[in-house]
Amino acid sequence: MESNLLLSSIEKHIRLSDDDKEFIQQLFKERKIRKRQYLLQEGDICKYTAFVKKGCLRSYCVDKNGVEHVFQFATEGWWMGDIQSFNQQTPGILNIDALEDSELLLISKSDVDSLYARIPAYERFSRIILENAFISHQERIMQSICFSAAERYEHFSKKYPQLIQRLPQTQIASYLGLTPEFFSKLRKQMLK
Amino acid sequence: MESNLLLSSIEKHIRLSDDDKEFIQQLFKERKIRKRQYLLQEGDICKYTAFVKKGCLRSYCVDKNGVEHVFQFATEGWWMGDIQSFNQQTPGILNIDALEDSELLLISKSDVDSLYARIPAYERFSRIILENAFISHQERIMQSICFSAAERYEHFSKKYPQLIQRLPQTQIASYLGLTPEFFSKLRKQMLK
DNA sequence: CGCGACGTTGATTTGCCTCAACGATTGTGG
DNA sequence: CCACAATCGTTGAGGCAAATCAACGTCGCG
Repeated sequence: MESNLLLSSIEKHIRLSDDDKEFIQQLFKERKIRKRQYLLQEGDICKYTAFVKKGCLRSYCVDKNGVEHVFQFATEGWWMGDIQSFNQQTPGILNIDALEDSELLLISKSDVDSLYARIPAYERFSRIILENAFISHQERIMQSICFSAAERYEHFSKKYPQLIQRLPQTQIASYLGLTPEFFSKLRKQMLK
Repeated sequence: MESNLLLSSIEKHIRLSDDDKEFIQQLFKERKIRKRQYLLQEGDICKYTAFVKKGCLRSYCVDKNGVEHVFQFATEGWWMGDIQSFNQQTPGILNIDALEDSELLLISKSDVDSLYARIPAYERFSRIILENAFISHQERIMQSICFSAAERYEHFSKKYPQLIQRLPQTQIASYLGLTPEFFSKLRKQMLK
C-alpha cells in the first residue's frame, strides 16, 4: 500500500477508522499545478483549502506600489489557503501561486463542514492545526517587532534550513520583510 | 438573573445545556487584578487562560535593549494568554499585565481538557475562537509588512475606536511598532 | 541565441529611532 | 490637602537601518 501523507498527518493527532479514512479521501480532490500558476488571486473567494502533497506554494499580498509581500510558504505536508476568505466565503486579498510544479489535495468549505459533522474528532484536528499555525504567527509577529533583519534571517535559517536551500532568495527576502538588494548585502556581511 | 458575559459569548457559537453551563461556571475561577499587576511574567509557565470580565489586559515581550513591545490587548469579552506556553506547559517569553483594575475568569489547561472531554462542542468553540484570532494575526502581519506607520494607525483607529479613547498613547504606539515620540509626531501631522 | 528571472554592488534618500529637554497630568505619602 | 515624584505626551536635533534607484553579470529556458 502506498504511503498517504494526508491521512498520516491527520492520524498524528486523532484516531481514524477505516470508514473515516475512506470518507476523508473521497472529499479531497487531486490537483496538479505548474510553477507560477495561480491557485487563488486577490479578489477571488477562496473556495478550497489545499494540502500540499508535493511541491511548494506561497501566499502573498501586493501593496499599493505593486510590491509583493510573501505571507507564507507551504511545502509537503503543509496546509495553504486564505482562512479569512474561506471561512466567510467573501473575496480576499491574498494571492496564492506555485513556486514549483506541485500536487495538491483540495477540499471545499462545505466538505470541511461535512467532515466536522461526520467525524467529530476532526474538530479537534482542526483546532490543533490552528493552534500550531497561530503559535507560529505569534512568533513571527514578535520577531518583526523585536528583532533586526539579521536576527530574523538567522532565526529563519535555523528553523527552516531546507527552505533556505530550496527557495529563491527573492522570496525569502520578501518573507522576512526585506528588499532583495538589502537581503543580498545582509548575507554577504553575515558570512564574515 | 445577572447577565453572564462568559456563557453568552460561548453560546454565540455553540449550544449549552443547563448542566454544561453549570459545569463551565465551576471550572473558571474569579480573580481580580490591579492596574500594573502581572498575570504572567516572562519565564513563567502560563497556567491559566484568562477571560476578561471587566477591565483591560495587555501582553508584551521585552527586547534585548529592554524595550517593551505590546503583542495584544484584551478588554471585556476577550481572551488572553500565552497559547504557546499554555499548550506545551513550558516557560514562555510573554508578559501579561493589567492596564486597568480588572476582573478575570481563569481556567487551567487540565480544566480545558476536561471541558473538551465532557462537552465535545467546546472543541468547536475553541476552533472558532482560534480561527478568529488567527485571522486577526494574519491581518496584523500583512499590515506590518505592507503598510506604513500612518496607514497602520489609521486602520487601528477605524477598527478599535474605543481603544483609542481608552488606552494611553504609549501603549498604542508600542502595539503599532512605533516609539511614543514618533507616534506623537505622526498624530500631529495627521490632524491636518 | 536572446530574453527574462535572479543575484550583486554602489550611491543616494528616507522613515523612523535615539537622545535630551520640557510642560501637563496623575497619584501618593507625609 | 499639599508637595513631590512618576507617568505621559510633546518638540527638536541628529543618526542609522533599510529602501530606492540604477547598472551590470549570470544563469536557465523557450
